[in-house]
Amino acid sequence: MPLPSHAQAFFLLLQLLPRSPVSFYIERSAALLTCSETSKGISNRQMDPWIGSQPSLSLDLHVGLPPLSRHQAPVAMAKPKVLVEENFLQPLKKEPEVAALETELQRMGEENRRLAEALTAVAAKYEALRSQYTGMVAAGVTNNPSSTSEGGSVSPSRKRKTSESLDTAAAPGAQAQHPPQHGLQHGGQQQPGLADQMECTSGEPCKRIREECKPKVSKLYVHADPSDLSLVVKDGYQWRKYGQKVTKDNPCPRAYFRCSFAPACPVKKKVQRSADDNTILVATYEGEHNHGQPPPAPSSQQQPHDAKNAAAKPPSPPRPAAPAAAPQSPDHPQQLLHHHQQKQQPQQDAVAASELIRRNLAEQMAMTLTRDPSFKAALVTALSGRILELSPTKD
DNA sequence: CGATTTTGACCCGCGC
DNA sequence: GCGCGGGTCAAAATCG
Repeated sequence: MPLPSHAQAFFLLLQLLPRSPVSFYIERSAALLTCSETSKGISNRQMDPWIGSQPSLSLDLHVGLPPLSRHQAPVAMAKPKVLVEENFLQPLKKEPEVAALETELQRMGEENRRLAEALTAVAAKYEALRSQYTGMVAAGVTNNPSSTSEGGSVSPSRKRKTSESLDTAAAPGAQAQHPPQHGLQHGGQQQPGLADQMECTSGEPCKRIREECKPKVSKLYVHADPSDLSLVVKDGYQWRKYGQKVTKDNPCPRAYFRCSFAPACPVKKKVQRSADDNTILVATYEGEHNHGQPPPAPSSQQQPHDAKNAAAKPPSPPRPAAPAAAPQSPDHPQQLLHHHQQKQQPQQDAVAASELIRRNLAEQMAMTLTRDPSFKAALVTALSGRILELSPTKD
């Protein structure tokens, strides 16, 4: 299941939030969301294997609802997540409210199940499309082995107006040094040769194809110290800055990076502070790496100029062997592992990498969720409503 | 001294 | 055709 479900995101958030009243509320509502599943005999693993596999995520209902008494509460109850729990328990003695809650739980459970089913359907379609695409790509590469490196049809659309422009035609090999402008296409699947096939001869269709074949773009939101002016987003890859620009809609400059680990790697990254909240760095990745992740460097090798900032920033765990182009995109978690890496890595490495990926994905999702005003609003609305509903002072 | 960053100039797509 | 704005280049500066 490549796409994380809502519930999954929810639990990821739970895992990352500090133990606070807010996290308790979230945890409680999360339990409410899932308890109906368990009570109906639908195991958590059936619903979402990944959730069930998270050791710190006990999905058992232990929030004081009638069917489960408190002394039956599992080990997870031992966690210091008390706070307002006592207050929550008291009103449950009232039968009508219990009934109403149960009804609502059932409704939520059904909704949850519907969403899970929809998700399954989407995933199935995705897999079908993906295999179809893979087949097309394989066929295409076979039919047209000459690729960008040939310098044939993909000419960088623009070149500096110097004598270089004359030399370019004479030195096609030099093309390989320049990441093709349109070299990564079709949903971001890294297929350098594909762009050539996509290149067309007639204007209209070509334009449309180019639009459809834009490199996969994913965004990554990273919290950054506002006093730290560097536009550095640590993602485990080596980046070389090649430009900076002040854009119209944002006073903060935008920095342009290229992957410097592999010369021909077409991945580009734009980093800019959010116009709304300058403590947030927005990193936009375009394309996918055509290589594995650089080996974790003990010092400042990954981000050479991070050394300056290293002291000011908390150490972050090394990113997994995932293409930065898509790694933190919750929409494509299944692509966290690079294709050829998946084939070449031993299974153990894959498991370890998967673990890291999940952790980082969780970080990103939590970040995204906590930064999402609509999510906050929805959460606050739902929880405050329930708190008021259950509050013993009310009546 | 090589690698990387900075920064002004240039290119190109797009809207008018 | 023109101007605007985003993206890129490449020489100079900087860093380790």
